[in-house]
Amino acid sequence: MSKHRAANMRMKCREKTLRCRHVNELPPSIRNISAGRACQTCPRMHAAGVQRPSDLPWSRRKLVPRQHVFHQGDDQRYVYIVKSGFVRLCSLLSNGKSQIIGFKSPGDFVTLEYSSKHRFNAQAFAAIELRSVLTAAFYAAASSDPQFFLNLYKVVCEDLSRVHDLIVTITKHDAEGSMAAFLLDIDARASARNGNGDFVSLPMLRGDIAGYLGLTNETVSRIFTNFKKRRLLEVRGRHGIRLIDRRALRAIPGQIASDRISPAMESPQLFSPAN
Amino acid sequence: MSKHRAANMRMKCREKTLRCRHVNELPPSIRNISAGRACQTCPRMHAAGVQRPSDLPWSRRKLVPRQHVFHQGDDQRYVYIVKSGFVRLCSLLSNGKSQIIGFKSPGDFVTLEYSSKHRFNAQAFAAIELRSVLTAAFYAAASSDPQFFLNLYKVVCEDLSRVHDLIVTITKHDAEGSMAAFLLDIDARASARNGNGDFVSLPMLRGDIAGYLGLTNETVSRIFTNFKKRRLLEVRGRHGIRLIDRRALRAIPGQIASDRISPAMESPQLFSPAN
DNA sequence: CGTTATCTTGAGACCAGTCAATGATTGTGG
DNA sequence: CCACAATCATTGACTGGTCTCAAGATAACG
Repeated sequence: MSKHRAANMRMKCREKTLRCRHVNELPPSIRNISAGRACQTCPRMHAAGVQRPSDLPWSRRKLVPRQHVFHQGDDQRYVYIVKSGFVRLCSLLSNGKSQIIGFKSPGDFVTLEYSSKHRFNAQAFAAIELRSVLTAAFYAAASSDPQFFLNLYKVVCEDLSRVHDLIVTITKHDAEGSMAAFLLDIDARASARNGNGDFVSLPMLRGDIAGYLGLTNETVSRIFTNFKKRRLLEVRGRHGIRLIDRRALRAIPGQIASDRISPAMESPQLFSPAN
Repeated sequence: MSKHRAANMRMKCREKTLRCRHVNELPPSIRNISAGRACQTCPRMHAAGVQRPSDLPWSRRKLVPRQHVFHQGDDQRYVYIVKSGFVRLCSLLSNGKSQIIGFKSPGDFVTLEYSSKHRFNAQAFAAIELRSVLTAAFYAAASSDPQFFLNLYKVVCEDLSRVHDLIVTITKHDAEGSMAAFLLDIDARASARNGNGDFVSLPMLRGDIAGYLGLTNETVSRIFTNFKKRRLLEVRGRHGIRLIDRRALRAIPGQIASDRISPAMESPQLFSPAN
């Protein structure tokens, strides 16, 4: 029990830091943090109009490192697309823990949940650029264009598949297996963009990987060290990795039945807002 | 390593049994099981026509206990709605393990994944009744009715939220906490249908609960025993439970931040095919 | 009513979490 | 530009919860 309290305190402090670096005091509860006061670094945007998807009035928005796109509990007013940089989705629990739900890379929608309020935080890893449009306008436009809406539907379905895969990764592998699967996924996605064999950017922190896979910082770190020693991968700085022996990495976890299509490989460019 | 092989064999045998009780030989690999030969107990259905959602030509279908609605790897030709009974969604891995992805109860769509092939098995717990319609017809009709399509979209988004919650349940709680959360969820869903305070049907096996929560049979069983001893719940037969002390159960896991809306409570009756 | 499958219970091993200390990197202000 | 502080990463020792293996009890089924 005491260990739990200690862990809670540590997580609270961590979340406070990650949340918004201009908020200095520790609020009374996580819930108040997440639903309550405005974040100084997060000015609101304004956009309007109902049009066909291709003509939607996308606004630009730049975020500084660690700035939030939105907070858990906020009204869901905008739909966002990542133009550059990476975003982390994170669900806060009332006991102070937090679960990383996913990472979004350029071209991805940050949120396609259909509910009145956001169910998780979205936060920039580094300086990023977004396009945004009013949710109402977005869905109105989608409704008027069945083909676009169908594509949207597909994207959500693929998100769903990916989360299913994540559950399998977490529950059916040991920590090493989860890490191997995660790194191969990251590598595959990056290779699809930049070609093969090069260093891959790992924009998130060790703790983010841990939160995503249901592990701890320490375990993630240990496994990185282990993989380095076994010459399975190379690490450059804090955010660069290069897989050396993909075959060996693939052999670590019991793989998913090969007739399952990996959703990571077929993320369709649904829609690219002007510039 | 040897323990892994042993586990694989056990799981293979189990999956074989659960899969189709008329298939007697153990096929060379899981993949061949799942994508390959036809299942004797699963005759194909036929339906056709493209119409508005309300007029879709839903076919009826009855399944015997343990019959599969479809198999992982099959072409995705039909959309199903459960009319009575319960269905279990299960993803097979090539290492012989299997992950329970979810349970579907009356009124739910069995599959709304949008891909050419099914990514998991769907299997009846007991005798069940379904309605089905050709996938192509279903989505054609949905495209012609924006409001219906939007509702469909919402349902998928809620599925997504529920899976997110499942991940949180699995990774952020210990076994006891996961079980408590699971039982409370089942109880809440059943209470919404039948009213409160009564015995709730738990149609799945212990092993299904274990597979869903990333635990083992033994752990689930131990926790049931533990909860009984602490007078938190009552068990009748194999498939009946009644929660006695919900407050105590809720206190076991660190709860999800209360500004998160529980998706289990707001499953909308999207569409009810004519009897 | 015998057979099979499922559930329960116990003992032991091991993986990953926890706590704690140090090293590396990043960021800030003088 | 450098010194300092804060954050992040790494490593080690220890603990504990969950899996594994194995055996017996109970329930389902033909």
